[in-house]
Amino acid sequence: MTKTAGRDHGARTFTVKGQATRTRIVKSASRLIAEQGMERATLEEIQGEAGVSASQLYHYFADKSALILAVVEDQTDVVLGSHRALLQNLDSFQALHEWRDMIVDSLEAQHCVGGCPLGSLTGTLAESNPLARQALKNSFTEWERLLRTGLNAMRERGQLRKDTDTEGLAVSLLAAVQGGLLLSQTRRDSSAVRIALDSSIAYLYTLRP
Amino acid sequence: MTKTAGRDHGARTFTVKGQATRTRIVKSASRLIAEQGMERATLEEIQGEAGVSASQLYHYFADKSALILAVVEDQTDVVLGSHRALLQNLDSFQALHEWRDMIVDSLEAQHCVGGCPLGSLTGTLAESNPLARQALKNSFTEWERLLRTGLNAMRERGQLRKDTDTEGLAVSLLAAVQGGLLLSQTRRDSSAVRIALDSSIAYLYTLRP
DNA sequence: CCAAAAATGGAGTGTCAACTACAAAACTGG
DNA sequence: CCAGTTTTGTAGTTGACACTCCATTTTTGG
Repeated sequence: MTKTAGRDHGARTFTVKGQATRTRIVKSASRLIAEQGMERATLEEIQGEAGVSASQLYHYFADKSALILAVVEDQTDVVLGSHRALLQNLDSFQALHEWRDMIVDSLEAQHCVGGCPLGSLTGTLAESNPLARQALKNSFTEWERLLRTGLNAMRERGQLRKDTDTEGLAVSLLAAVQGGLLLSQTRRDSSAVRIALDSSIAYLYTLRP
Repeated sequence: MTKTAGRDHGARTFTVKGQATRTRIVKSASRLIAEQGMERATLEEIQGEAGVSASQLYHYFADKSALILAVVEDQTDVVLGSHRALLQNLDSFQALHEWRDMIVDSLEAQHCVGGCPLGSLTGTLAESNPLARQALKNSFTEWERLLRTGLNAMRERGQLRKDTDTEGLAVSLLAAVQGGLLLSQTRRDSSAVRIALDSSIAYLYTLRP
C-alpha cells in the first residue's frame, strides 16, 4: 500500500485550494523567469513571490524541470490565447494591422523586457531540456496553425490570391514575430518588431488578387 | 607596489602562449554553451574541454561573466565574419540566395543544434546580464549595418527601386534570420529558416524598379 | 644567464540552491 | 464528527559549482 500523499506526482488529485496554490506558483515562476531570466529565478525566489513554502512547491511539482514545463504550458496558454482572439476572425488587412498592434503594444507594456515568453524560453531551454523543447515545438506549431487558418480565411474571402502559399507565409510571419521580438528585447525598443511585421504585411499586400 | 601577476584583470599583458590558452578557453566555452546551453556548461566542464585547470581560467578571466562576455565577442566575430564575406559584395539577387544558402547550410552542419549563437545567447542573457545584453545589442546593430550596406549596394546598382527603405529591410531580414533560426532550432529542421528567408527575399523581388 | 613576470598544477573552501523529512494543520466525504 | 487525505510549516541535508591559495614550472627581456 503506497502512501499517496506528498510526492506522488503521477496523476494527482487537487482540491480547489490546491489548484489555486499551484496556479500561484506557476504564475509567479512565469513572471520571474520572464523578467529576470532562468538563472536568477531560483526556487527560493519563486517561493517568496508566490508566498509558499518549499514543501508546497514540491507538493505540486516533482522537481524544478516539472515546474518549468508547467511554465511553458502556462505561457503558451497566455500567448496563444491573446493571439487566438485576433487570428480567429482574420478577415481583412485591417485585422492584420490590429494583430501587429497587439504584439507591439504588449511588448511596450512590459517595457520590452522579456521579449516573447516562448521565444526566450526557447533560448534557454532548447539545448538543455528536451521535454521543454518538445513542448515549445508544439506551441510554435499551434501558433503557426492559428496564423495559417487566419490567412486561409483571408484567401477564401478573396483578399489574397488563390495560389497564395499560406503555409509558408504562416512560418514567415511567426519568424518575423520571434525575430522582431528578440531584436526589440535586446534593444529595449519596440521599433524592430514593428518594422519586421510591417515588412511581412507589406509582402502580403503584394499577394492581393 | 602592486603584484601584477595573477588576477589583475584590468589591462593584461599576455604571451603568445597565454593568448593561445585564452583562445582555447573561449572557443571551448563557446562550443559548450552553444551545444548544451548555459546551465549545463559549467566552468568545470569548460576546463575539461579546453584542457586547462581552474587557476588558468581565473588567470585569464576575472569571473564567469567576464568569460561569457568574451564568448559573446567571439561568437560575434565568427557569425559576422561569415556574413561579412557574402554581404560586402551583395551585387545581385543571386548573391542574396547564396547568403540564404550559407545560413541554412551552416545550421544543417550542426544538425540544427544551437540555432544562431547570438540569438541563443540573447535568450539566456538578455534579462540576467546587462553587459552581455549591451554587447549583443551592438553585435546586432553591426549585423544590421552589414545588411543595410549590402542592400544599399543593390539599390545603387539599380536592382532595387531608388525609394527602397533599406534601413527597414535590413531590420526585417535580420528578424527573419533570427526568428527562422529560432523555429528551426526548436524543430530540429532547417525548413523554417529557409522559408522565412525565401519570403523576405520574395518581398525584395517586388521592390525591383 | 638570470631575475622578473607569466603560465600552470593541484588541492582546496564557501555558498547557495535544489531537494528532503517529518509532523502539524486544514480540509473533504461519508 | 471522524477517519482519511490534502495542504502547509519548519528545519534541515547534500551536492555542485564558482572561486581561491600558494607553490612550481616555464618563459621573457635585458
